[in-house]
Amino acid sequence: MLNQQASLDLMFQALADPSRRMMVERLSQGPASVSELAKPLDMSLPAVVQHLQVLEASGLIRTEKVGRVRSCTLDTGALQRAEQWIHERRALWERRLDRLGEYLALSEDPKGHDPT
Amino acid sequence: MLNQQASLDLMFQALADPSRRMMVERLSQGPASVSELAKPLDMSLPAVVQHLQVLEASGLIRTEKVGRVRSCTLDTGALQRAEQWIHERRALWERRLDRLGEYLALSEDPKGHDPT
DNA sequence: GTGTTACTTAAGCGAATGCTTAACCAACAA
DNA sequence: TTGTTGGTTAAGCATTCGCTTAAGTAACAC
Repeated sequence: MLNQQASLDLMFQALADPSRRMMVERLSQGPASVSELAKPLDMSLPAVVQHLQVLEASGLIRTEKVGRVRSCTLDTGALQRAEQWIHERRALWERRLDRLGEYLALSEDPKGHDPT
Repeated sequence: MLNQQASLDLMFQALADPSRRMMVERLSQGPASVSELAKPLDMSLPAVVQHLQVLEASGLIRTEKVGRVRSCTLDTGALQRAEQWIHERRALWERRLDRLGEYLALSEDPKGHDPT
């Protein structure tokens, strides 16, 4: 298993490309085949497959081949980990701003010392 | 102003590097100077500055130079937009799974037709 | 069988990334 | 004024990325 850091690397990297995000958007509405995913994109099929490999390596999607079509589905567990990472940093920062606001509100010194 | 797509590109791209995420983690606890951010990282100062440029271009941080030190702070608005994008896709997918579950539960045919 | 469809594999190429070192500059300190 | 600190700029370089075309292969349709 990959460590947490490397796994976030792959996920954010995967989400950094607009074509790949478009695939994720499509997959958020339900499973799709490779050529369905390729249809709205202006690039060759091998290029699409390469994007899919990036998404799969990142854990954001899973794929399964049935007959000659490969079916792709979103893995929301991975999405959730990425969302969680961002959320935690944001929460930390906002809690800090809250503390700062409280301090300033309670402070008797109108000029305020920076409590950081 | 950048369009939504390009802006997400830059944000996710910025978050895809572990050194940059480390800087964001540090900044989530309060503002810091360039050399404070550089201290835990095993690379030259110019390299750190280049990472900061990526973060600033993505909108994730803002910086201001006072005297000879540059102070960096997190911009949670940008973080929130990235979090929101992920959250929406995930929510869509999970709502779909719920509908599917309901359908299967209500179905009179024990084998179930796939309603997708 | 003979197609046609749905990918897959391989090789190559230009551009972008993540670093480096060397040299520079501007603020403050003695 | 002479250093030292905190960054900045510029150039170069190896690697990775996003694409291409060309040539497979394996499943299904007739």
